[in-house]
Amino acid sequence: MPSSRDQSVETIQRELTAFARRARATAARTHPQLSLVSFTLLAHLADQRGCRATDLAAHYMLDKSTVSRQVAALEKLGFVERRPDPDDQRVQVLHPTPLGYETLASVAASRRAAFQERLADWSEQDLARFAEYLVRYGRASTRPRS
Amino acid sequence: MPSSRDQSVETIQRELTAFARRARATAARTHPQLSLVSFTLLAHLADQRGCRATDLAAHYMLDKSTVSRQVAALEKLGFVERRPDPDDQRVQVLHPTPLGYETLASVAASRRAAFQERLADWSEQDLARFAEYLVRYGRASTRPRS
DNA sequence: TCGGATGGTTGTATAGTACAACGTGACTGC
DNA sequence: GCAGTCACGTTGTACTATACAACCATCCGA
Repeated sequence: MPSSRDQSVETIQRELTAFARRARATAARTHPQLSLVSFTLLAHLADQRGCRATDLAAHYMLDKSTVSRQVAALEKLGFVERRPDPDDQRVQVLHPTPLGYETLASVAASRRAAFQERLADWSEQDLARFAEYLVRYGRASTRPRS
Repeated sequence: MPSSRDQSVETIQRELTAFARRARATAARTHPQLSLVSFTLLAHLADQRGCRATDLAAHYMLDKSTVSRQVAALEKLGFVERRPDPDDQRVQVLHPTPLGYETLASVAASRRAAFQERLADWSEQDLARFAEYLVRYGRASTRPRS
């Protein structure tokens, strides 16, 4: 017999996967310039004030070749630039360009607006709790398993 | 100045998109036989005790061509069968085969186990609330916008 | 009965991804 | 200081999921 705990887990699983299914499509549709992946990588660069391709790959569990191509695309669009690392000639430190920061801000704003609309009728407390649960879940699923 | 409300929305957005990024990859890795999309479609068929391709497309916001191909793949693997609709010759009602039900159950179980592991140290109440929030969010993002 | 709507398939193009092979540079033990 | 190994990144190749458009077959309402 499924416990209520099992049922909650089942629901969480179903809803999160459903979200995953939709996310890419809607992102692609609303922001043809900056796909979900590109957006995320660029946002990470902005957040970290620059980092290496390898760091991106590790953080997002992507193959380095994938990151290499995504970064190349972002560079072609003028959203990131590569700076040599003085300490290690192999390394290119990636930074958003001013245009990159601009575009990021604009996409983030409109994306935020879409979320705001969906979350418009939530109480502040519910929002805070939902956010907290998601962070907690995210930590659990990125943390290296023992 | 960002309100605490804004910050919660920001966090929810970030975490949900991060989840979306990982979901497909891990699904593909752990269950090469049944991708995230195939799994979801098959699960829907099981849930509904059969439905039409068009219904799947509408429900998951996928193009009918995408569904057509996914279903063809599932059929090739022996997981679904098509039954003619006596009332409408255009329609093929899709049903999981016994093998489909079996595979679905096994993949669902192992997927559930992975979630269980991540959610192991959550209280029952937190799980219930998290599930409720996700359902609420899901309704908001699939509901046709006014 | 004809014209539009509906269900489905197929052709074509694209994005995102992985894996493998490679080149170059850095580090380590001897 | 040199050989072997490791780390960083690129490129070749292949595959999956996806959309859009063109199409065929069927259904239905005026």
